[in-house]
Amino acid sequence: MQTDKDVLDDVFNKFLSGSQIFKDRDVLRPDYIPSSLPHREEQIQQIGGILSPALKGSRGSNIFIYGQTGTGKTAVVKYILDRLLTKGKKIGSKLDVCYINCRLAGTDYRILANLCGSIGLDIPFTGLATNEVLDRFKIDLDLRKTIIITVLDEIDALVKNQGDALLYDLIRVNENIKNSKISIIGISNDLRFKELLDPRVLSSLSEEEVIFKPYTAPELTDILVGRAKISFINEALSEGALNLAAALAAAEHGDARRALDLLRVSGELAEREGSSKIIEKHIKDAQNKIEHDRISSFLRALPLHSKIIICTVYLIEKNNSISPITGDVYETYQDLCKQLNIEALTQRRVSGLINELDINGILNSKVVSLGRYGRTKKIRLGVPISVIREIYSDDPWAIQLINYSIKKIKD
DNA sequence: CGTCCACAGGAATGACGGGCGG
DNA sequence: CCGCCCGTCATTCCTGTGGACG
Repeated sequence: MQTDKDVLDDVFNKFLSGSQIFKDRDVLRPDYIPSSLPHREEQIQQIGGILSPALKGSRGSNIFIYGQTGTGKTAVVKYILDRLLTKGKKIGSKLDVCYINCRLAGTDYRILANLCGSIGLDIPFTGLATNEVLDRFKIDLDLRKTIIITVLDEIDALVKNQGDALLYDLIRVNENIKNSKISIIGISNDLRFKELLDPRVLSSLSEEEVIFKPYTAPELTDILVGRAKISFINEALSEGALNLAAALAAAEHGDARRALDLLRVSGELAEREGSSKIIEKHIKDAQNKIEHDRISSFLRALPLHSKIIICTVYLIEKNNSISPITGDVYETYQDLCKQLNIEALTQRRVSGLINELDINGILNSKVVSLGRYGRTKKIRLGVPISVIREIYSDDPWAIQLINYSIKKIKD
């Protein structure tokens, strides 16, 4: 419904921003929660139904939600919690919600601290025993006489790093307190993670399961059309560009977040060019830019020794055009550390760092057996050499390393 | 067909910066 | 202020192992 006010608003905004592309670019940001979520009606109904007992003061079942990245899990859950809170406030039922991203929180302790925060209990960011935090949480929760719905997003990251002890504790909170209840929603994009769970935790956590299937290309198109309408000035997005964005994201396991990112970034690119229309080329450029930015910020944020290891692999590949094995890398790494006057880490630690970089796709490492010549890892750069060079070209120590010529490694 | 290389990667332990309650 | 416990990063010590060589 386009009222006079909206039209006028558009005019103002266009004037203020001077943009020929955007009306409201925030609509395309990943944390934006739209007022409607197309093609997810089924899941919304299902989850809403499971949670609604909270409105009447009884606990809904725990839910396990599974789906790949960008299938709308987080958006749907946040949307429902939002509505639930509003409704709860309206009819005066006591209820709290708490959303935690386990990967960002990182440890049992920080997740608990977050939980405490959501019921207004301040916890220092370090210093207490984890069990102490849990106890305080239970006591305060009980006093509060409420239903707390806790969302543990990326719960697989928690279990992989910390094990399922915390989940076990949380599930059992209900047994220890009288006046409040907790219900847990676990969100994962890795289905295999269920194998890592204690059977008791698993059965309790997945009292209900909801699956989010990847969006198909037409569904993505639909979503993009809806968002583009709010976000872009009329006609700013060409149909070809829209279809391309949907197609690229569909190829990437139906990732809606990726699709929206493509639109936002391509819009910014078009704007920067002074163009008033987003065409296919902008989408393609956006695709490259997103990938490049991801790698770039990751590489810059790395701890020093990881950076040195990357430079090591870079230098070996560049000078000898071979894939080094752990021994080669470690030898050269020590050499570079000496250059920088830095104490080298042990081989064990370097091996661990290489594995971390492998997981993040910066390096590719593969365990191979060279028979008589041992069992080791072949290591390659996972990103183009030029990217490494470019990204580290404003890091003084890296320049020193990159210009330092290492001694040849025998083939 | 057994040996033995060159590591992989698990487990235990330590150093460190930090906050707690008393 | 002390003694304690935390998470994080690193070291030390260790056992395990695929397959070419002899």
